[in-house]
Amino acid sequence: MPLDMETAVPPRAVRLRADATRNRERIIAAAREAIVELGPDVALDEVARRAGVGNATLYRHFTDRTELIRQVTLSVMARTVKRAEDALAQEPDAFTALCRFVLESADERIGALCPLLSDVFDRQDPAVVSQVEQMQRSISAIMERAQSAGQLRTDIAVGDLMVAVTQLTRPLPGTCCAGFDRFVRRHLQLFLDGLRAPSRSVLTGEAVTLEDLQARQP
Amino acid sequence: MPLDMETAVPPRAVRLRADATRNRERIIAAAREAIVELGPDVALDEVARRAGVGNATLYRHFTDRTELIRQVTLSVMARTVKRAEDALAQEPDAFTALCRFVLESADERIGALCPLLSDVFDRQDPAVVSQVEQMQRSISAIMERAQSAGQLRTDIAVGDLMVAVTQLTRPLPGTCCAGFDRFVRRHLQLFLDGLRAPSRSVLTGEAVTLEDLQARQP
DNA sequence: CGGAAACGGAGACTGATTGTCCGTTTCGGA
DNA sequence: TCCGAAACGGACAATCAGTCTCCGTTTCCG
Repeated sequence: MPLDMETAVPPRAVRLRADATRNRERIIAAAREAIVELGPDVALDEVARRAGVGNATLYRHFTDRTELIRQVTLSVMARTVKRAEDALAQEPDAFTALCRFVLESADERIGALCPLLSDVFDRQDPAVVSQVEQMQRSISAIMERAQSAGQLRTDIAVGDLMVAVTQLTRPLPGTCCAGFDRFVRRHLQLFLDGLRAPSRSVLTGEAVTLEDLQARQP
Repeated sequence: MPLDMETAVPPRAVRLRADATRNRERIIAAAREAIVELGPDVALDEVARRAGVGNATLYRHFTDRTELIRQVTLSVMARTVKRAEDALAQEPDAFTALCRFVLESADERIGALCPLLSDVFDRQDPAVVSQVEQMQRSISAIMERAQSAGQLRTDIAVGDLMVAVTQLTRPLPGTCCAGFDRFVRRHLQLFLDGLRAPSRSVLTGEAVTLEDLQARQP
């Protein structure tokens, strides 16, 4: 009887070679940066170039652009959840935890999550759905702790935070980004100040959750 | 002696026909919307389509994309200056004037100003330079009044305000904007709350002026 | 009412992007 | 160390979107 049959490798039939997995990661990382910088319509050749691989390698790993974006988004969401959990666990002060999470998310180019809200994106995909739920949970945890502590205004929800952070950290189109990060920090800081309790104004409309964001196509 | 010589029509040799001026305005308006929505690289055919004119008409009025963008930018800046002056003159409360200016600017798609910061843009153009200066002046006036009144934090400048407003009001890529405006209002409101004095945190870096924004190409 | 000005659709041209082919290199097990 | 399979990358053909022009038709205005 041949060995290695039924050895618990459900998703992928065979193990990837070491360089293959390495390249795969590189491509995803390069794609994340490139998408944030040039938008979701980047030339795939450009992504390959940044990843330091030939374009054929990219197409070997991802059948098309949609699949690549899917993987990038999953990866970004996973990292985001990780950061949220770390911030919550490691920061004793509730509002400090929120600030840390926001600033770290900005550094890690969370703007790449934009395609998540795009119509091209498959909202049914179970992997995506579960990841979104997890993200909602972990960020809520941070916000709720800060709200309970009376440090964060209570008329906002996860969607408000994430969309604003995404928007503020998006690169301006057509500009080289030298020095731009300096400004972004300031703007995030100002926005965070606006989030503090007691609130200084009355917001219009309802608090926005991640579900709200995804559900609003006609 | 033939009439109509020396009759103070310095820029344009002959009067435009009524439908021509109308179309010209339509194109600029359509371009403003399209640039905000799709970025400064929109297909010009798309702009023509939105304006409800043939593409040939667009090319007849604007020799190339650069010229079109230039005109759009000048137009947006002029409207912005107007709004700033109105808000300052008509609103007795200093912070209310600022809020009004910000919210109105958002409605009027000030995000179209992005190309102003782009590398493609001619920074030497006298019309542009003077318009930028005027904008700087009129917005400063609003901010300084609010700062003198102790309502606005003093560690920010015009660039901070404008970039943040631009970012927060940009449409998410690839989404139909139904209901998005609702969120934008909330985010602007939160940001404005963060601008109020007394400041709730210490900002990193220096206050950003419009000049800073334009000067940062390597 | 007539001439000039302006219009718009169709289409040629161009440059960029995609996705495949195939000879070469690299991995990893024996 | 060596060999077969797996993975790689450059180059190329096909496709596509965007730009800009041509020309017959319509619209303005004196």
